[in-house]
This record gives sequence, C-alpha cells and structure tokens, in this order.
Amino acid sequence: MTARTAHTAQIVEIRSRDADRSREEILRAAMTEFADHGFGGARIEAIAERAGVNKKLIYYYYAAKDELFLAVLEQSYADIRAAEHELHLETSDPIEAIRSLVGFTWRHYLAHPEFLALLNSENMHRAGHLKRSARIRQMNSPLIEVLAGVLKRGEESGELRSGIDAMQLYISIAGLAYFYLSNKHTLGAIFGRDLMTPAAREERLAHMCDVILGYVVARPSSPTRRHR
Amino acid sequence: MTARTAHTAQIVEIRSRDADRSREEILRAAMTEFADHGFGGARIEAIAERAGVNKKLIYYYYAAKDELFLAVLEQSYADIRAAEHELHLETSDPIEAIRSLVGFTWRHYLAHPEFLALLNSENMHRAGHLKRSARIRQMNSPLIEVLAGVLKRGEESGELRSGIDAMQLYISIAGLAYFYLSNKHTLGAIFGRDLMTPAAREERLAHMCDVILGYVVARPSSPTRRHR
DNA sequence: TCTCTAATTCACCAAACGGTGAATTATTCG
DNA sequence: CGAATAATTCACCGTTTGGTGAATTAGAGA
Repeated sequence: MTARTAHTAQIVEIRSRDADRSREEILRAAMTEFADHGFGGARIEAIAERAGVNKKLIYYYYAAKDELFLAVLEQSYADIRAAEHELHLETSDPIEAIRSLVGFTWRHYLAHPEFLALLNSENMHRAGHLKRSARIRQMNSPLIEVLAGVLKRGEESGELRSGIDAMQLYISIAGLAYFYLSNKHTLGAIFGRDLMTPAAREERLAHMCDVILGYVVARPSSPTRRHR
Repeated sequence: MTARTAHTAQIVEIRSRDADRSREEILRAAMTEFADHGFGGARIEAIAERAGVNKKLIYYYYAAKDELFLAVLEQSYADIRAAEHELHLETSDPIEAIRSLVGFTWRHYLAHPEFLALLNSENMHRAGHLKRSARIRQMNSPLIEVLAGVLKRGEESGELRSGIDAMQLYISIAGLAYFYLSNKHTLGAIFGRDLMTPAAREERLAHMCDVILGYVVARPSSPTRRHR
C-alpha cells in the first residue's frame, strides 16, 4: 500500500531527484495556481499536486506561501523586462517605435495572462510583496527612459506632439490592453459577445494603435507647440 | 456574562429589530469586505462584525456567500448605471460630451474603488456570478447607444473622426482610468512615487483627456475620411 | 395583556488549510 | 562499498471557515 515496491503498474513513477527541476516545477505550478485563484485562493496542496511534488517540499525550498508568491512575481517581472529588452525602440523612427510598443504590450499580455492576474492579486494586497522586493524595484523599467528618448526625438523632428510624459503614456498603453484582457469576462457578458475571437483581438489592437497614435502624432496645425 | 442585563457599561447596545436596516448594513459591510479581500479572501464572520450583526443573520437573508456577492455586484452595477444616467451626453456638443464622459468615468472610479475591486474579483472567477444575473445583463448600459449617437453627430458635423466604434471607445476610456487606479500600488512602488496625490490625479485626468480627444477629434488634413 | 411570528442569537460541526517534526531514500564522494 | 548529505515523503496539528439546527427575543396585532 505504501507503494514502496512498484510491482503494481502504478503511476507513482519513481521520481528521480533533481533539486533544480523541482524548484522550477514548483515555481511554474505556483504561477498557474496563483494566477487562477489569486494569493488567498491559491492552495499550497494544489500547487504540490500540479508540480507532482510532496507538499512539504514546497516549504523546503520556499519558507512560506508569501515567499513563494514573491518568487513567482519576481519571475513574471523578470520575464516582461527581458522581453521589453528585445524591443529596440531607439533604432526605428519615433512613430513606428510607439506603434511597435503598443503591439508588443498587447501581445505580451495576451501571451501571459498570469502576469495580469498576479498584478491584480498583488494590488489587492497593496503591493505588500513587491514593496519588500528590492529585486523588482530595481528592475524599474529602463523602457521608460528609452521611451522618453523616443518622445524627445519625435518632438524635435516635429513628428510627435510636445510635452508628452513618458510614464503617463506607458501607463495608458498598458491600460488600454490590460483592461480589455483582464476584464474580458465581465465585458464579454455585458456586451454579449466574445471579445477573444481572432477578429475581435485584431480589432482591439487596431483600435489601440489608432488611439495612441492619434494622441502622440503632432497636429499639422501646430507643429511644435500646443496651446494649453 | 451573557450581557442580558446591561448594568455594565457595555457596547452591546440592544439592537432594535429592523429587517430593512439589517439587510442594508449587511450589504454595505459585504461590499467593503469583498472589495478589500476579494471573494475568496472575504470572511463571512468579518462581514457580520462590520455590520454589527450575528453571522447567522447573513444566512437568514442571503442563502450563501455566492448569493451575497452577487447582491453586492448587482448593487454596484446599479449604482454606476444610475450615475451614468445623470450624464446628458445628448445635449452638449460632441467634443464636450466625450470630455465629460472621460471626467465622469475618472471621478466615479475614484469615488468607488470597491467597484474596481469587485470587478477584479469577478473576472478572476470568469464572471461566474454576473453570468447568472439576468438583472445585470439587462442593465446593459444604454450609455453605449448614447455614445454611438454622439459619435455619429460628431462625424456628420466633421468635428469627430469617422468610423469610431462606441464599444471600443468606451472600453478605452474605462481602461485608461481603471488601470491607473486599480494598479496604483504596484505602479507607485515601481515608479517610486505616490500616484494619488491631488496633483498626480489632476495630471492623470488631463492626460486621459488629451489621449481620448487626440484620438476622437478629426484631423484638419482629412476632415471626413481616414486612409487605412 | 397575550399570542404569534419575524428577527436575531447561540453553540456547534466537518472540512479545509497552512505549516511542521521526524523519518526515509536517492545520490554523491571518498 | 560505505558514510554523509541533500532531496523527498509521511503523518500529524491547531486554527480558521462556511455553514447549520435549535433556541430565544422583540415587536406587531388581536
């Protein structure tokens, strides 16, 4: 009964010992579980099962639920920062740079719904985990500075509106994608349609580009300055 | 000890019986608790304490935790729909109408953070409660139709860009406000500043107006049609 | 004043949950 | 091979949680 002798064809495949792999699988399982149920709703037992690992092993690698959540959050931030790093906004012309930032944001959120869910959960807890993480705080997106550079170049060439705040713009781009994706279930129910069909997704991305470009691209009538 | 005789100056003020008041206070307490901790994190016991009511009384009025949450959600939607109804977008000119919609959305979300939190929680559960609520679904914002009317008028007068989808625009306006407010803790920690100071709030609202108006207001160069 | 009933409280439960001490086994290294 | 250690499992616990059956009490109507 203790499955010590595997003479019965059981699924309890003798787990080969591999600390790195275990850590990784725990982290991946935790990411899914936390994303699906939030911090409070996530069950350590469920994470263990998902990872194919004994519950106690989680406490062997991570001191407590909070620390595990923090590890997941750090991983998610590291992922998006790494992806952002692949964007080379400096090289292309300002308008194209911003368009590609919008596209990138959309695709990244689309491909990583866990990230959105984790952020929701973390904000419900007033960013308690994030604030304790020096690692995440110092990851502080260099993207903002690059974006500020793009805006400056565009402003000087007259292509872009002047006086745009990089942080505000970054938040707006993220918000346009985030809200649609994070709230797709309630929005879908209220508007009575599936917002995630390929057609609907394309439409949303096109709309987002229109909105952002409509904002950043300079008006022909006032090439360099805006009246307040 | 059972506090039947109130000869000790205890706080257990003899609760006068009032069904309506009890229902209401339970609902209000539940709204706060659900908003603070999400559906899973909310504690029935905590709701009872907040409402100054015995736990069992909650089950006397609401069959289960799910039903209580649904009641809270319905109330929140009813509130925002009622507030939307006060907006009279038909009367003012199209550009002013949209500007006031942006301002309204911002202020409503600012004044009702519970609404944002409830939506987050509901979306984590794939809108399971909302889908079961005929009441909410049929509240389906007439605002969208009014907004579509505004867009049409503006398009005909040449003031607004043509081809704007009302639903997309509505989602975008909501998203610009929602993301900023719902994620203020993580964003604040990452950017290392308080996003909720009066100055920061004003700046955000101004930015949102710029973004939305930059999008909807027609370009002088192409008054009626946009090349794709 | 006396019922009768709606409103409210009390005491309690079974299940679930995060967490732990101690035992056990696979692997590495001499 | 044999010990030492790192990786993993086992059995268990105290607390919390949503939920309930039965008793109690305040107030309305006769």
